[in-house]
Amino acid sequence: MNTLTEENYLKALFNLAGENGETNVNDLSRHLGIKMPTVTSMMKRLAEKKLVHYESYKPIRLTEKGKKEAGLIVRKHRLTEMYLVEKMGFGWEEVHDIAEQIEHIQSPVFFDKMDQLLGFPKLDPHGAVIPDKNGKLAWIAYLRLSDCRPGDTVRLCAVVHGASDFLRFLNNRGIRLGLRIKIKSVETFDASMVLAYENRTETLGATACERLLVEKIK
Amino acid sequence: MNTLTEENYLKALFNLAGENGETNVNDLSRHLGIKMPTVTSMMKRLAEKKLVHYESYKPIRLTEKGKKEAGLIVRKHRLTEMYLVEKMGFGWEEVHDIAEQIEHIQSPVFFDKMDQLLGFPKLDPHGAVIPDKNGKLAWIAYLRLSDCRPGDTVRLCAVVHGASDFLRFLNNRGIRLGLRIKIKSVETFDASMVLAYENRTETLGATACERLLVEKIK
DNA sequence: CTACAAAGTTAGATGACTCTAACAAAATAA
DNA sequence: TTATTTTGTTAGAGTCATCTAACTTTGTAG
Repeated sequence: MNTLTEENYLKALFNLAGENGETNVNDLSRHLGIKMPTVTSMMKRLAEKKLVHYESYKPIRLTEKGKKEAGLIVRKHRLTEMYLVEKMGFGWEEVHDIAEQIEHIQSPVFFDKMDQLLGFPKLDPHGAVIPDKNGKLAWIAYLRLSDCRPGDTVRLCAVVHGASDFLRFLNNRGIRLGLRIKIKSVETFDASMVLAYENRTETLGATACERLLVEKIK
Repeated sequence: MNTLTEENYLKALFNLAGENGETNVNDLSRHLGIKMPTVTSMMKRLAEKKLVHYESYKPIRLTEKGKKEAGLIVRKHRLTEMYLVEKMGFGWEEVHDIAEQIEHIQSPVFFDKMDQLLGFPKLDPHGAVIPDKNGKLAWIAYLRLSDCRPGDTVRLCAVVHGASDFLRFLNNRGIRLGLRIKIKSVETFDASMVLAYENRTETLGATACERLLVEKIK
């Protein structure tokens, strides 16, 4: 079994891995708020345990084993977020920090029960895919709202980096998953977008638009 | 804030404290499965933090501060057990180990929500009192079944040391909280009791009878 | 009252996880 | 291609939580 700390490194590796599945010490260090030398030594430990491929000065990749274990932690995290929202009445902006702790609970029956009570959900409250019981993550290729054009009509499917301040920002503007949004215009100088939805019009900055994942409605 | 380990020591001190509120290094050591020297050094740490009264070779007592913090952990444990049984459908024999982990979650809103969804319960699924939001535990003076006599009729109110094997033993005999039990007879040689309840008759050994807390029905 | 047993403490070591300071390699810019 | 910046590693130290071995204090049984 892995320590709580090792689990956090695994999850970070899982979340930071881009398309090529690679990360580096520096990103890991900043993402975890842990100094680089500490990360280096942990990478050696995880390599010993066959959880990562690691060679000095090279990019880091999870092994299949590591990917599975990380995926299962992410599964527990997202299942928990879903449970907190659906069964306990929390808002989507409140659940991250709680799930961050509950994801480390060692009890298969506990998470199986959540899964069952939720009806085996595929997505968490932020639209992220919940890995399956083997830790496998099904990828869905959404568009970023910032990549759409004036005139497009889209449906909001997910938010990336669901930090609570961003989610409260969305709450304040009545923006939630499933919302149908029409792009009225895009400012050329700062890429902010004027959006129409539910009889209202709002302007969103580029940063916000990059974090909203959508699909086009024909 | 206290570490996870410190929390476990506090809880052990809380649970082991008898009427006089005292414990000793040896009991703590055995209860936690940790060697005595380790316990001694932790007592020094907790004393530094004003959580226990500790002097070499003397019995150990929680301070008021320690008692409060310990009570709040026990509160989280028992609320969780209640939630797992009432809202998630677990059996009373399944919940201890899960609650043992969830009790360390740092999130007041999470436990407040449980409390509210449960309707502010006073007792956990094993009949133990849930400490209030100040960590204060209301004592209820039950009788042990083993202290009753043939002819007495009692109601089962709580079980002590609710280990899962004991609880499964009770499940197998249809024994649960609230059950009305009549004592038919007591064997003199081993103190086992013949009990009648719900149209059945069962013989329970002395160990089991000591762990069943009851109140007399006139 | 002595001797033995039980309980408790001290000393010293280990592993996990973290840090800072100093050095080395790789990437980038001039 | 050399100099500079960024990234990464080594070395050494500290804290937390644990252990074993050796010693001390307290309690108890003859």
